[in-house]
Amino acid sequence: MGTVETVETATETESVEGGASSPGLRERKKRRTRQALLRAALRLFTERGYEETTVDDIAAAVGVSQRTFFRYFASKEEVASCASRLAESHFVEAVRARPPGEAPLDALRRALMQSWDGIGEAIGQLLPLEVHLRFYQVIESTPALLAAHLRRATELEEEIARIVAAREGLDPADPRPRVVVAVFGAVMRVTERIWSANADADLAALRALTASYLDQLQPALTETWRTT
Amino acid sequence: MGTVETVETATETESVEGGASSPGLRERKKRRTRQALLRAALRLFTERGYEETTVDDIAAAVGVSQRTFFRYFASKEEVASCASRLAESHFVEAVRARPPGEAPLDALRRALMQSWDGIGEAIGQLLPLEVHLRFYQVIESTPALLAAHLRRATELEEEIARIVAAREGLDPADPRPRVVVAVFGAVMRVTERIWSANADADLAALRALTASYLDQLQPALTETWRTT
DNA sequence: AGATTAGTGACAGCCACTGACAATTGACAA
DNA sequence: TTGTCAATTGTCAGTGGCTGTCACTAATCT
Repeated sequence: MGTVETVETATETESVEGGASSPGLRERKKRRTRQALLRAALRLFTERGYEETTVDDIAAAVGVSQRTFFRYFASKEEVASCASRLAESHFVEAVRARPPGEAPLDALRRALMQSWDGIGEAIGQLLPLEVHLRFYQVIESTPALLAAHLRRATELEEEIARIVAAREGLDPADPRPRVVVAVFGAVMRVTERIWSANADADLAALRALTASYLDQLQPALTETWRTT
Repeated sequence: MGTVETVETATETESVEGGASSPGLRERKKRRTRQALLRAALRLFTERGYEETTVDDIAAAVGVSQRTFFRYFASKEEVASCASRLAESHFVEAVRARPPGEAPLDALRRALMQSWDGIGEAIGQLLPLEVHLRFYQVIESTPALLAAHLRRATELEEEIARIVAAREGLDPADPRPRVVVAVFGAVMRVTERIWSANADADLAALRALTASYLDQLQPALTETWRTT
């Protein structure tokens, strides 16, 4: 459960890049159904709201039974967090790929920016990037989705803290990696919230906002910012 | 089915609130029922687990109908977060009471420690402090409860960020209060998690752990903690 | 006391989710 | 082409959280 949830169930040895060996009609159908469910769900969630959309609505929009929906997604919440999960796993990989020389906070920052470089391509496979970005507004304004989002965020932090600890050759019990990662995550969540509350919630705005908040980190903690 | 938590077992303490007349039989009964539901719920949650306990179980343990349970608590989740909410509101009040001269991080830290000073008294009205503290292990190990807990934590952060901004006479748009509070909250959540994973999860241990992690904050962010 | 009001239980119903079973359909070999 | 096997699906029934309604009873008010 630590990594991306690839839809591939059976590991076909044929999947080398060669001549696009037909995935098989069955697999193709499954992929189409899954994608149709995902897209219909996100469309309905953004149009009518998460709570106002029933699983039956989603299934009906695709023309399958409710039971089939639950064979593709473990829960209504999962279909809503599908794209976010993908983005998060890309961030984790980017952290893993950072050279070991960097200071932890620098590495996290660069990994984040870097993961956003390729996010359009990665998410684009699933759904339009614009839809994904706008969906963060739904997440932030829907208690159930926000709660799930925050829980995933802490799981992410745990994983990344382990990576940082390994990078720095520290004892797993050392608190410092967890602290740094938690602080970084805290800033991310603040920016995410501010950003999603804004009207123009595009990637460039998120980038700029996050950069400026990360810059504020040191001064906000050390200085005694007296008013006027 | 175990012990039936009779509603009449409570030791009635006369409220010192001025103004209105005696609590009244009706009010007293309501209060006792609510407390009985709360205690039965927490007992069952810690014994069997949150997911394994149905609302019917809780209602049956107190001898009321399921419908009555939902007249006292909006959801199964609310009864589980009842004590935490109380503790959190005490923390907020402690922050409000800090003298305006202190640096924000200092004020938050002192407010936290101070709110823990009086927490036994405050929570004790509802249930034994020990039960409350042990329940954090249930929260941390139950996805649904953890998610709800984290969402409340962010709401708390918003409120406290507003207080800090007002304290410092800053523009509500200034990002620094939010950053400081988010960082403080991040450390709190890390310590909470580590603490609850430990066997001796008492108040003194939480105090010590939090203090030590807050001390780690500056060095963890500034130094390039190269391995030994 | 009688009238009013509030708390309660019983019942019906919605929605997320799951297990079981049968019908369908693609995959593959003969 | 056809028959067999396994995967996919729909239907049905059931559980649990949660809500609306309604009648009944007990507490408060006049």
